[in-house]
Amino acid sequence: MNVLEKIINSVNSFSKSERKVADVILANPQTTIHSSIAALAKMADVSEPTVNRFCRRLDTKGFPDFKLHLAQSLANGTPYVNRHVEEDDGPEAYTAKIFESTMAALDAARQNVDILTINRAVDVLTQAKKISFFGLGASASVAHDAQNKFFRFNVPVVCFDDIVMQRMSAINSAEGDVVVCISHTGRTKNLCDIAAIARENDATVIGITAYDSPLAKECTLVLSLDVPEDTDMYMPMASRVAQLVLIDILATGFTLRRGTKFRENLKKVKDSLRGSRFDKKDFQN
Amino acid sequence: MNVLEKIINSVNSFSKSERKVADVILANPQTTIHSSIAALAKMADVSEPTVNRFCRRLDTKGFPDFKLHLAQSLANGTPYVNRHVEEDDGPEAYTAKIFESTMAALDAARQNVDILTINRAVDVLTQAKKISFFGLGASASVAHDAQNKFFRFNVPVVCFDDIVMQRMSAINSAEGDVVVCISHTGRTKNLCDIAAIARENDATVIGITAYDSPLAKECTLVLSLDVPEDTDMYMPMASRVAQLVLIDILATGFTLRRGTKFRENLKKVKDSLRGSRFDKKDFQN
DNA sequence: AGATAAGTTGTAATTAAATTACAGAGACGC
DNA sequence: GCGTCTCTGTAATTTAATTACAACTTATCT
Repeated sequence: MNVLEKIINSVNSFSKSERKVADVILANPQTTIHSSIAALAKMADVSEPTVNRFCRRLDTKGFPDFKLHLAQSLANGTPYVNRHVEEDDGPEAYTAKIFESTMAALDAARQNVDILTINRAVDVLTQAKKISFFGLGASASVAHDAQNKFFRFNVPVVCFDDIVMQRMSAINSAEGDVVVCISHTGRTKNLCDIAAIARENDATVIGITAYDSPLAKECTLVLSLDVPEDTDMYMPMASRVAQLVLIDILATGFTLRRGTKFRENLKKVKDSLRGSRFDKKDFQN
Repeated sequence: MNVLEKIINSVNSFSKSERKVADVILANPQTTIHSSIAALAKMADVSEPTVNRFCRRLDTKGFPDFKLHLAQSLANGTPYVNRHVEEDDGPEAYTAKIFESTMAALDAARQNVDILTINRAVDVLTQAKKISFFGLGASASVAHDAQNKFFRFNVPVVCFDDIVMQRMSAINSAEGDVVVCISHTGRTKNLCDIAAIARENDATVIGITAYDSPLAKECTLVLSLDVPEDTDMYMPMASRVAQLVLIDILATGFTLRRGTKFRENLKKVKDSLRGSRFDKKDFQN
């Protein structure tokens, strides 16, 4: 984890003076990396050893080492920390914040995701007789997107956002079928039912959901994404982007597993769209 | 210019000893940033002042300052570049690559996006009598998602992924209505038609599409996202994530514009879902 | 409420690191 | 071959960072 995020995360565990240091650093990170420990201590109105202790608390070897880490954090422009949108943010501010929070969320997801489970999920998907994607509410569009991707692979794939259709589909599933249930919270009752029904009918159930949730318990395989969500907005945002990226990963794993010849097929699918589109040349001149 | 590049570029203008220093640094940059000037001098088999002079020659204030710059160069090097998935990538490799490419794409989008247009789009949306989201193929799920978001705002919103429905809806649009057309390439003929029809019927048409595309030409307002796409995969991936984030931004702008009271409403919508879900406490123990 | 222990912070001493000043060695022109 | 200019290293100096210790604050238990 990057030092800046670390500071923000552990701001509660700091003592009063350490917090002063944290505030000064967060307010002028650029200045900090070019300051001596004495200068920073003065700015924060604390003693030099306090600054040093602060650095050590963040698992760095000391002040110079801390500066190095800070410099690296700062190197990525403004680093991707989860910044919350505020009441009086202008368009510039909220646009930047949402982009950055989303990137921060993806970064977090990348670090938490379990590669082994991904690999097993790809295994299962490549061998599936039929793939079904189920989601409700915001997750329905993720399911939709997954369908669109896997449909290109010329495998039997369905997607329902209607619980009755989902239920019927789940009941009709059989061994070799794969059901992918998508839910951020994993607490949507209807979807848990669907997962249970599918399992009872010998389908393999992959859950894209929170670890240890009721839905997770019903699944054969759980792909969990620990994503920090800005709950102030009351809308699923980052979580759903992470889900989509996960779908991309599964789809990519799928195509790689199927080999070169298969990917030529993908090109054909893409080319088939040409008729429905204006030609690039027609308007570019 | 970053220090590492600078070293490589000016390797000719170095003296014999300075060159020794450069070689050692280029060979183990990671070690360098954690070494003292004494240690580095020993590694390069030169004296400490030589190392110091070397640092000064690269326009840094001294050795510690040089390390800071070097640390930043190293941090900038790897992260979030658009790395293409290769034939023989394992799950670990392609997972990392897709996450990183997506983040790189978002970073690019963030820099290219036009804040003014976003602000105007938010303006238009807040004043809309009715909002329609139209997309086809992969963009259909983005439209779907947008509908899900704006529906929470208790404004009349529709979303169709069926061209006939889209067409009928466009023909029935009137002044004060906003139609949002989503297409990565902006070359989907049907969608261009829809945009034209909507405009003819006095609706405001917002395009989430490529700049200067046929679709863009039919729109009142164009939100373009310049996103580098990995065309080897023949699937829209990063582009669609960027579109979603843009939707998040519009939705956020919308809620901010509507004020605090309105956001309490959002909470109500979210709370209304509680009945359909398992309680958190029920399974967490 | 008072006493004790745990944790926090600052002062002063110490140590480590980096820089400067200076002198010797090597290269080059005359 | 001599003088000059540049390069490089040694030693001294300065600066910065860390440690050790003492004073103080805060919480806890009787």
